[in-house]
Amino acid sequence: MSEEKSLHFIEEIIEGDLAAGKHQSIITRFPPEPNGYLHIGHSKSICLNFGLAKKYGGTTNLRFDDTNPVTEDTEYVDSIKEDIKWLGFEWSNEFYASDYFDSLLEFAVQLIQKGLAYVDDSSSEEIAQLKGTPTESGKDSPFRNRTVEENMALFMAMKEGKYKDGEKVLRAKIDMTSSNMLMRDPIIYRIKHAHHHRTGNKWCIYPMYDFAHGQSDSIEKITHSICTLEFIPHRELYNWFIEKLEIYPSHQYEFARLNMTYTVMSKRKLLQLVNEGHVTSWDDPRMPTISGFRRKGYTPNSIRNFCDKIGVAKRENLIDLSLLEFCLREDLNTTAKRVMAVLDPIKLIITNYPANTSEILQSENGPDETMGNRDLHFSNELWIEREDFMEEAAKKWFRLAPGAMVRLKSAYIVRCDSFEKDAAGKISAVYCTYFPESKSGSDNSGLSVKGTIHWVSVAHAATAEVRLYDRLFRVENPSSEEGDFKDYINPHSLEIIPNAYIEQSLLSADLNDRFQFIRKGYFCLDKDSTKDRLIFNRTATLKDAWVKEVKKG
RNA sequence: UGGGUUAUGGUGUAACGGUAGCACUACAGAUUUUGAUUCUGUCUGUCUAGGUUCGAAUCCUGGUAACCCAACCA
Repeated sequence: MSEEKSLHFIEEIIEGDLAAGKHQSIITRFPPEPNGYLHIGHSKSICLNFGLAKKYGGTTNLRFDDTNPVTEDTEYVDSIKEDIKWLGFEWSNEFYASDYFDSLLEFAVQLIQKGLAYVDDSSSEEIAQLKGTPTESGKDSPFRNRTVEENMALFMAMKEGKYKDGEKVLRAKIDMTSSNMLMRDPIIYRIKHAHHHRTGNKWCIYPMYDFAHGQSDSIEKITHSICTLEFIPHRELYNWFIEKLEIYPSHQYEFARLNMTYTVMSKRKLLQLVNEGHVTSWDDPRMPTISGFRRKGYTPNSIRNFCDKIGVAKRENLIDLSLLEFCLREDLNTTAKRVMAVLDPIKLIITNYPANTSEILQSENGPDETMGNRDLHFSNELWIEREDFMEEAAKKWFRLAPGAMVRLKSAYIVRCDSFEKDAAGKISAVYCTYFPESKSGSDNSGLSVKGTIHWVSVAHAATAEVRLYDRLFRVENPSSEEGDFKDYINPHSLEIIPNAYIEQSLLSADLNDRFQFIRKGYFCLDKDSTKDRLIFNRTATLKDAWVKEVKKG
């Protein structure tokens, strides 16, 4: 009895191709432009391309689409490689479109010789003018009928640097009346006297995306070139070049990109968030970048599972952030080490426990017994969470209140006898008696309580900064709202707690560790931490049935 | 009075002419030394109007809606 998981449309295409003997094995590629940081949407593409190759015994190339020297930089190359590796994938080859500049030039020459490309002296405004609109067809350029010899000479002169930026372009000679705007004699080479991050100053002409991507696929013998829906109109051109150049016929397939609630995904918008200071950096834990999720404490496993669950199809989608959070909690629940930390403290004083003494208690590190135990210091003065005490108990309140009993996690049951307020009327301390015979693990008190709360011994607590992150936007789909998307930024997306009390075991926390602060959420150490000042990021909250109870009234 | 793509619960995704399924969310309950986890259950769906067929989410025809295409960006 094996449960068959149905195939998505790209898997069906691949299985069909394999079954028909069209390919012996497949080759895919992940083709980022090194001009920015990868975001969660890219991880869908990464998981798809690498996942397909893995599933069908093929290989995947990492290819940087670096045909525009003015926007690209090695800084981005490095971060992209780091992010892919972190997600857990290995590429077979690391290629660059710029590796193929010589071949691409040769392809352009072939097109000219076949009378399928020409040099146009028009300005970009003139070219745009003659291009027409989606509803009106375009008109031929006055330079469209130059001879092969003239085009050859002109193109070589472009290459030699005889012209300034914008003076001339090389265009494919296709059809100015096509209903597909991309077929109206697309520009394939432009002049840019710019330094390229890999080829330096060798070139002053650079191929456009459409004259580089498909050919690069072909050179690498990519069998299935997978991209997002907005490239559908490019497919006709992609195939045209392959046909006219008579090169290896890679095929392009398109799927719907990932959109997610409470965030934005476009590079332009993410850039604005960084540049205008709404977040601190590209790897700010509120950013939907892979580096942002990493810094926030997400695991590669959770992101891969997420990408697996969202599926691959061709319709526009807006995935619930709660699905990503589910995948995260599913992973962290089994792996995160349980610890105690008090974020908003009030003091609990045990009046019948001897002062100036302490004992060491054992607490389990996690639900799995193999995770072992750790030591906890217990004494007569403890920090507990302010929200775990109520002056007048609400109905269904299981926590501390005058006369009520709770268990201190991994320690004793206590009963609240009284409390104290400061001048401002805020609770400053609660006084309890404890039941020595209720000690965790050897409880023979006969008492039973409904609530268990976390705590840290005042005399033994360490302190740390804790950063509580919430969703970056107040609305599900900021991009579809009226006005500017930035008007919908959540003003409370970050709350900083300068001095939380943490148990001592956290002093040896490592950047790779994942913790559950019991009852408070999942946390990890932030890279801003120093030896003297630890900083923890909240990765996610725990589900909280009590807040629902409160909302019900 | 252009072309292209897509329409299945609140969200995402299956069903390939034959029982509308799965996951997330929401809600209710059980268990719980985390109001977590786990377990059980409940609600909600085939864009629309016709047609073909014993039988239609699926095929046909006509509507409707959303998204994409007019960078020397990718």
